[in-house]
Amino acid sequence: MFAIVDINNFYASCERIFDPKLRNKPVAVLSNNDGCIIARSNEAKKLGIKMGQVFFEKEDWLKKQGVAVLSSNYPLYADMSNRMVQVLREMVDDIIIYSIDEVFIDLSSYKNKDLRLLAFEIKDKLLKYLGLPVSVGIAPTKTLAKTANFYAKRYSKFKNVLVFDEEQKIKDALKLIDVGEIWGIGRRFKKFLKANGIKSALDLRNANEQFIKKHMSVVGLRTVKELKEESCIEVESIRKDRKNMVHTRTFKHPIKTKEDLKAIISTFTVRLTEKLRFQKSAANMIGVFVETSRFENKKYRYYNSKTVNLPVPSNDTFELIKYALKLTDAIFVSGYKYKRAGVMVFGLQNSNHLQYSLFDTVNRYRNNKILNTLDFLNASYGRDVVKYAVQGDDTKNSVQERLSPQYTTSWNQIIGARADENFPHVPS
DNA sequence: TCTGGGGTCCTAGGACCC
DNA sequence: TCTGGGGTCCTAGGACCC
Repeated sequence: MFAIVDINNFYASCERIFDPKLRNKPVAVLSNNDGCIIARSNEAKKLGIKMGQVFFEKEDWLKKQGVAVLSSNYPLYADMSNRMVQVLREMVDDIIIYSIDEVFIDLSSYKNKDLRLLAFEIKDKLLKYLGLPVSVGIAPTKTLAKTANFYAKRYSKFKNVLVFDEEQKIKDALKLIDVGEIWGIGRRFKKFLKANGIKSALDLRNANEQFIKKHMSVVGLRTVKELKEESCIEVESIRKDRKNMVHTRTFKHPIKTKEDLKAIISTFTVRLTEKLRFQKSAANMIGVFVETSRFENKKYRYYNSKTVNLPVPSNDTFELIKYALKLTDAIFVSGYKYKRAGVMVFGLQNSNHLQYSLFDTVNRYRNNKILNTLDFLNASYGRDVVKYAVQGDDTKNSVQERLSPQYTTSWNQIIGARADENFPHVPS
């Protein structure tokens, strides 16, 4: 059996813990630049506020309805997520961190225990220790556990806990749920399945496996098998090292000149290489993309991206900025209003075991010492206390007007903790 | 005025190897 | 006259997740 523990309305719930005024009130949390609504409390959902709703279109209405609207406070959410994992680790063994607000638990070693009781213990403890409201679904496969969770969260009679322990129970539940609600069935497949008469999750469970494999590959087939209580989907913890990384932002104000764009791309590269070094990874390949607004008239729209292989896997900010700026030169076309850009790295590998080149022209030993020192300074005294001249003044490009305080963390604490673990060789 | 950011896996086809 | 049988790697595109 597997359990999935999922925090209800995660971002909105985090905001509530530290600001009692928000309790029992509708709360909405915004995306970067205060663009869209990406999280809602139950009260906000009841008002009909939709996921992804554009904020400026509804601002006045939200005010009238008394909705508390907040910018997203990722350091707070990440910290609360860590605390949840800590509490769970003290209670159970086999956990897989699936996302910032969801954890799977492999319950194979709990064969003779009362799983319902365990689920209630988990739920009560997370509420008592952290103030986080969660729902728990338990079933023979991860897909079914997600489905149990779906019911647990929506119908108050379950008190946020549901265990699928009998076949008939599972079939009844699958019959009543739309196929598009099943984990692994997105917009496209939902449409495809419905066009082929597969409407409920039970229809999908009973579908012809050859047909599913042909049109939805082994990925779709696995979902069908999981609905039939055959566990076959493996999930990797998000704490595992990433294979690719991206840093991208939408700009509050469009960018028109190459100089401004280069300043931004430099900053993105700085952030990305910090993340690389933190993960102890080096990249094989780097890429840059630029984009005008997707809502712009077609005539004025432009997208381009370019990637380049690195001679030696690297996480060296000095080196990667040079490549990123060359790529920017290659794809920048003047006359467009750029709204979004990003830097990507691919083929990450452990930076402790790298294959260097005989013909390398970069003094990596020396650069590493500089980078360690920079990381240490920025970790100790705040982000970008020491920065690269090409970054210029890049502070005017994002907006977070409704940010809550860093209740549980400060920048120094978050990154300072990392500094101790990861950069121990910097002279004091 | 104004529209998020970060990931993964799978497949098919082409190029190449012995 | 006639033309095998196995692989790998890479890339682009499409699907999905939170």
